Amino acid sequence: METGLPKFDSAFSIDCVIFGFEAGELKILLIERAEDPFKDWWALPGNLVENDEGIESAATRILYELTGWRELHMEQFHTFGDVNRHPLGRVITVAYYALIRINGKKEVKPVTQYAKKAFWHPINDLPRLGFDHSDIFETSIQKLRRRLSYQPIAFELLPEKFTLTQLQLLYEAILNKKLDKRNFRKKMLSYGFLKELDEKQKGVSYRAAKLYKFDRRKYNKIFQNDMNEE
Amino acid sequence: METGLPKFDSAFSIDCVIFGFEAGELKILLIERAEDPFKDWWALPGNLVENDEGIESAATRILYELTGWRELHMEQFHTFGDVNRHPLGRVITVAYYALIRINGKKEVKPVTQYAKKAFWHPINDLPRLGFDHSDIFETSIQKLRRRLSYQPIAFELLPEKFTLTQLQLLYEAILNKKLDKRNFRKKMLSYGFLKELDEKQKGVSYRAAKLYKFDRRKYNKIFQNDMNEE
DNA sequence: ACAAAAGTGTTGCACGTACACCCATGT
DNA sequence: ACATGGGTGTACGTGCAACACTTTTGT
Repeated sequence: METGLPKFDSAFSIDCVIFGFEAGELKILLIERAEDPFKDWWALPGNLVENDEGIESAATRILYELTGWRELHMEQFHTFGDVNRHPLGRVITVAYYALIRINGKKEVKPVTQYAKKAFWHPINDLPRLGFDHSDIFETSIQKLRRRLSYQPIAFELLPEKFTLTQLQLLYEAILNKKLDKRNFRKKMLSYGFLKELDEKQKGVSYRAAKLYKFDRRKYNKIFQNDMNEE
Repeated sequence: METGLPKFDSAFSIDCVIFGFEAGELKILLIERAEDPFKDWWALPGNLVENDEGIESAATRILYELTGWRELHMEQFHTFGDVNRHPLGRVITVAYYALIRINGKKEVKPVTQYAKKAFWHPINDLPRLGFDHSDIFETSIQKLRRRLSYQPIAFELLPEKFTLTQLQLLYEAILNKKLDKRNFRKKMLSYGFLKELDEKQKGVSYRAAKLYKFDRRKYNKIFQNDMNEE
């Protein structure tokens, strides 16, 4: 593609804040960098965008390369373009957050050359991050909180079948505050998009809780008149 | 600045959706393009970002070049990066919306080379736009609506002194629906950040309405515990 | 006096919030 | 039997929605 445009002597990247929920804690996936700059530092997974690649597909690709999963819930939330945010040159980055079900797949084996390893870190106990990635994370959690209030994103983080207590713990982790059990259940059930299963929790040494699943079809019916994105 | 990074053979731009409110209508500022591509088409004002320029400052500069005003309320809302969104080559664009008080300054004289002229267009009667600018506009109005529900952005669009009816008309224009007069006034006044002035509308041929102004200091006091951005 | 918009209250309903005890299960 | 979390209802206050008439002012 020959362009009549001035060349832009800069690079362009995607960074991803990948959220997961495990053991009652909200976590994000960080990589330990194998390359300079910020070698041996923890950082958000990210990579450069190719010239012939849309930014959505770049984000999908980067997530796939790191985790081996596709079809994750992803959302672009902000673009960071300070001149000096990258020590080696001008790099503008578009930030996405992704939500994944950690479930059993705790081990993440990055196949990329720039990451030594990847680990889940509880968001309340993050290491220092390279670049401006701490700012990016802060922005992501704020957007996530706001989004939680009008979109059913919590279910992207839970296993398909979950208990109401798990759901509540997740809300508490995202919003960073305690919620009232009775009120929470009443409200969630009143929406009408939770399907109660004929099945209970297993392997707990106390009264087993009922399992529920999110019924996306019902959700769409109920909220079809809403602004349907953003 | 010598980089160790691969060169990115693409360009990088800012596009602005500039909202104004006039004669009871919400409008945006469009330019008629003087250059290809989309010569003679209407489009959102925008321009390339310089290499040594942060994206916030680029957005500020572009607005200043077009309108001659600074210190506008601006907000980044989305980045558009499809490979083929620009016919001449890869151009990724970060979109901002800006809010301005049209007041008297109806005439906008663009000093840029790429725009023949600039006009305000009511958002309910927009011409066809070049590039993917119609999509960008659609996204902007959705973000604006949502933002209106939790931030006092309406006052950026009104003159310093305004009547409650003007305020209501603006809300109706942004939300695209009628509101109840009594409920609207009650709610607005209950917030406590509107200051009633000892002054009335002038030059109308009916009962003159009281003027109010937005008291940002009070607003900040009242909402200091809120999430304070995004 | 008339036209035009300003200004003003009440009621019912839906929703959020506060709050404490018994139940079922596994060990 | 005990420990652990599961599961449940009520009462109150707040905020939103529906609704129509009188007042002021300029012409």
